[in-house]
Amino acid sequence: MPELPEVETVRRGLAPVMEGARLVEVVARRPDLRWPLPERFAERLTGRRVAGLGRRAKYLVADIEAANGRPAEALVMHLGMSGSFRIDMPATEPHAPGAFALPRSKAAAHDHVEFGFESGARIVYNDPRRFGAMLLVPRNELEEHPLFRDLGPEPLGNAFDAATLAAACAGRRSPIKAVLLDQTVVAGLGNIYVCEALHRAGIAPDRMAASLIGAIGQSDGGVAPIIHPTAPLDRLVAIIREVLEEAIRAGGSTLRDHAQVDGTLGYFQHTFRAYGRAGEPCLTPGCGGVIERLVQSGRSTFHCTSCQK
DNA sequence: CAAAGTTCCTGCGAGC
DNA sequence: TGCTCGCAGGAACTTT
Repeated sequence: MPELPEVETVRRGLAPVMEGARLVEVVARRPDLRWPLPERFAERLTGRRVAGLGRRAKYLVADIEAANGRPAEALVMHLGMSGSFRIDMPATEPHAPGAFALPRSKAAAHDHVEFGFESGARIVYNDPRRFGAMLLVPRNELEEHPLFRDLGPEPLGNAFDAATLAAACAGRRSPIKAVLLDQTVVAGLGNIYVCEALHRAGIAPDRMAASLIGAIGQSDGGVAPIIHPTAPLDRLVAIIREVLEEAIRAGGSTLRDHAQVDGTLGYFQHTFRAYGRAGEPCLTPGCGGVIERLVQSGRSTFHCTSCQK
């Protein structure tokens, strides 16, 4: 489930439970996900308060308040391919202060980590394939952490624009799809939304990225670039934003058995025009083509050869 | 069989 | 010609 819109949807679902809440029990049912869990993971979190829950690229970042002189830490969480969170609310009244006999939720298969809060709410991380990860990083070192250091701009932020994308495409020998999937170019896109954005933009996924730069704008004597509003990369940037915003509004995409934190389904997958639609008619008005599947760098690409050039 | 993600390794091409 | 260096593509991780 997890590209930027799904992670953002999860963040919005978890935030009301986590923000300002104190952890009273942390259960790690196995020592590792993709990587080993941090040393003394449960001990370092138990008793601490979560100040806020943010997102960077496809990472959730929970701010853990300092306690007992320990430095403030960031609990970094990644959902990998199959990770999901669910919230188990207490069936009964919140227990009295000091009474820590929390009703532990019934652990389902692949429930690997569980966070219990003072309120009685419990947040459970489930991840069959275990490509997800949890890390504890000193808050002031987060930006320099290897996982964050090289991340490109947020696609919904101001730092991502046609000029930035053009710079990334320049001198590259790879197709535009590979560039958009590169998290150091723009952080948060994945296979689904790249396919969708390129389809909407009418750009072939296997087109060389560098070939899109030409029409970006001419230099006005080398002083400042003039960006044509209709230039392909300008349009692509606008469409990427549009697709991501639509998807977030729809609660993300629910593939396979995945659901949002409250168990409801995301609806964006019903809006897919390319992803997963091989053999079905292209939905671009007046196109009449058929969506085809091709493999790029070992990953499926869905596209229409009629309207994507 | 194929799967939403990322890291690591190999192999190739460019350039010195 | 030969050897680096860096990039680009593929394998690998795992379970359903």
